[in-house]
Amino acid sequence: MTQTPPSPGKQMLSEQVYEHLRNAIMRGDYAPGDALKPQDLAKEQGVSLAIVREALVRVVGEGLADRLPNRGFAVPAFSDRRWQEIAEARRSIEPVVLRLSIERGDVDWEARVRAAHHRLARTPAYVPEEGEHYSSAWSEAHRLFHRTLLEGCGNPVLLETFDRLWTASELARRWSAQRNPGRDTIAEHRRLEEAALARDADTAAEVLAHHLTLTATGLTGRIGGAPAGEA
Amino acid sequence: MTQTPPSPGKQMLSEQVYEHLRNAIMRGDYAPGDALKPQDLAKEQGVSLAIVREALVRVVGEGLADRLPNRGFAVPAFSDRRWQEIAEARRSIEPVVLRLSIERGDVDWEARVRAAHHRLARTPAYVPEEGEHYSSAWSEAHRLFHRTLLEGCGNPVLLETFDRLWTASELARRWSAQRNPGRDTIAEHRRLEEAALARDADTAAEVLAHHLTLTATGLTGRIGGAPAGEA
DNA sequence: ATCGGATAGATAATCGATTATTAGTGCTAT
DNA sequence: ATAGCACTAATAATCGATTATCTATCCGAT
Repeated sequence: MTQTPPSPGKQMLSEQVYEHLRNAIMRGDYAPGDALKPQDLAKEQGVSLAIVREALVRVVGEGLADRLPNRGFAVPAFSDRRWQEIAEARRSIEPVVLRLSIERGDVDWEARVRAAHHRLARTPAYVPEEGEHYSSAWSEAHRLFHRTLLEGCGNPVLLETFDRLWTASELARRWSAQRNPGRDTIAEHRRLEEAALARDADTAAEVLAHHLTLTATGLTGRIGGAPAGEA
Repeated sequence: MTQTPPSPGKQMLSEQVYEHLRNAIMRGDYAPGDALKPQDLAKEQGVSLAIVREALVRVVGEGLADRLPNRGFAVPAFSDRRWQEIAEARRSIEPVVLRLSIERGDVDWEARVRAAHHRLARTPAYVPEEGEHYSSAWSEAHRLFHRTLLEGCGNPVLLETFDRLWTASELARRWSAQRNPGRDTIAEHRRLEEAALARDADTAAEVLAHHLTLTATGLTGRIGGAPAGEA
């Protein structure tokens, strides 16, 4: 019985192109404000316009690109204001979900949290090859740790909300990326894990809110091309 | 000097088709599970497949349709469980946003809340023409009231989150909603308005949470009563 | 009679080409 | 010189047709 071989080679084209585009934007291959020209992309990927267009529309739906009617698609230029808004949204929402998660998570969830934290702690945040940005392995481990923490809530709608915010957050960070030198991210994550597994919802929610506040305030200055004349 | 005539006739085709499709699904023109066949839609709308496809992809992104690879698109069949999940997500998120809104809303916001409530209170919830469903005018007024309440927060990211949840919620309700006869929605909305304008965040948040709980469970009274059938 | 494979029809996915808009460029008239 | 208008090159939006995949039906072997 040969079922679902993990070969990625046999998938819808539009899906592949979509994923490629998504990764490219998240990876920072295009600068904020850059035009995403369907024709160029089609040629690069060796597919037709319709496919690229479909992928672009999906990407726009995820907030990873802007659409300017009759003027094509472009990588969004996040202003500092926008970054703060995303961060505030996360600060508002994630602690609430974490409380639910702590209240409901079962033993399997506990195990997954431990595993995710272990992986995160063991993954180097920076590697020489990837310049000054977080390594992609660490980014993924980081995402999975935070997501796993929330997964105990058992509510896919809330988790999808988290996913959207995370994506927006990561893209904004990619382009602002000055590191926050004095910060001890490792300790923050450890405290988060401990509080969650101790079922101490108050502490966990507070630590998470604090964690997100640090993340937000550490990133200042303009990101994209937009005028950021904000307070 | 003819400037921006409100003629909707001069827009991108894909946008028109997208809106039409969105409205049709929300209005309940298609039953849950119904296939959304690109060819049929294209013929109906008098446009090409690419356009319909683009619109469908957007609709899928909004959660208003499912995509089954190589098997086309379909109206999602919301289970009762799914409905509960959406309701819980709203219960978790909206009160937090409401608190922010009450904390920050200015006089203009207060005025808009009053206006929205007035319009809602004066719009009949049912009209004979639209069967047993809420009238479309009331639905829109209802949405605007709830949204306006939250708009004081001034955070577009949070508001967009609300929009997504509201859309999902409305669609799910369209198909799962047993009406709730004994319920006094009007009073609930009035209490919500009053608490918000009195800047009583605790009460407002509680009333909103209760409001959403009633919507979800179909319970007709009883604030502290048993939470939904979930364990 | 039933299970399985072959076949035909329907529909999804993709492509290549056409039309419509936009952004430049240069020319002309003040 | 410069504002404004044609003209052109680039590219976005749309279309009509082609290819790939699924679904259902029919037929033959057990």
